[in-house]
Amino acid sequence: MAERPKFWLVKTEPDCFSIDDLARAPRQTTCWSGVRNYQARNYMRDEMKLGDRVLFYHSSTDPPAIVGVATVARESYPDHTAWDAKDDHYDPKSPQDNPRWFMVDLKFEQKFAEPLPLERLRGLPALQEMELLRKGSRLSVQPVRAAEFAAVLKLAGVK
DNA sequence: GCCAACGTTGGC
DNA sequence: GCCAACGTTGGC
Repeated sequence: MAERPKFWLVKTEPDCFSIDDLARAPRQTTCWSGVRNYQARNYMRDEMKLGDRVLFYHSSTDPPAIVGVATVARESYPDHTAWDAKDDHYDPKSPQDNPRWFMVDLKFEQKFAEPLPLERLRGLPALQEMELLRKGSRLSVQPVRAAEFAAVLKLAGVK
């Protein structure tokens, strides 16, 4: 039996969907739609389970930073945005009877008092192997080790 | 805006 | 199945 909960990190561009958007959403929950990368999909489809905790990261902003925590509120189901021809993430190769893309629901847990910029995370011994900090890392849904998750929360001054 | 790193596509 | 070309991501 794999240990639970597992820990994750998701990236989002705050101009598109920020942690404040999540906090304001109905039931403070959103579907994590639009992921179109197979490895990220596999994590969502196969490994993210109810109650897993998720670091919330803002990319393509100044500074890029981990800004809070969410939790998995619903396990994987088909990403319906792949079926909407008007959606930016429409994928004609994802038929309704054999969906290619999946998503989970994420629920707001907390926003850090201060964002933790990438620059502050780099060089921390506990985070030396963290996927987020690897050069060239682009994975938008990635696993986080328990010790890494704990180190990030400690740095943020929260539990 | 640049560009390195990475993923995907498609000709062969 | 190889790999060049292309598109995307995302820090800087």
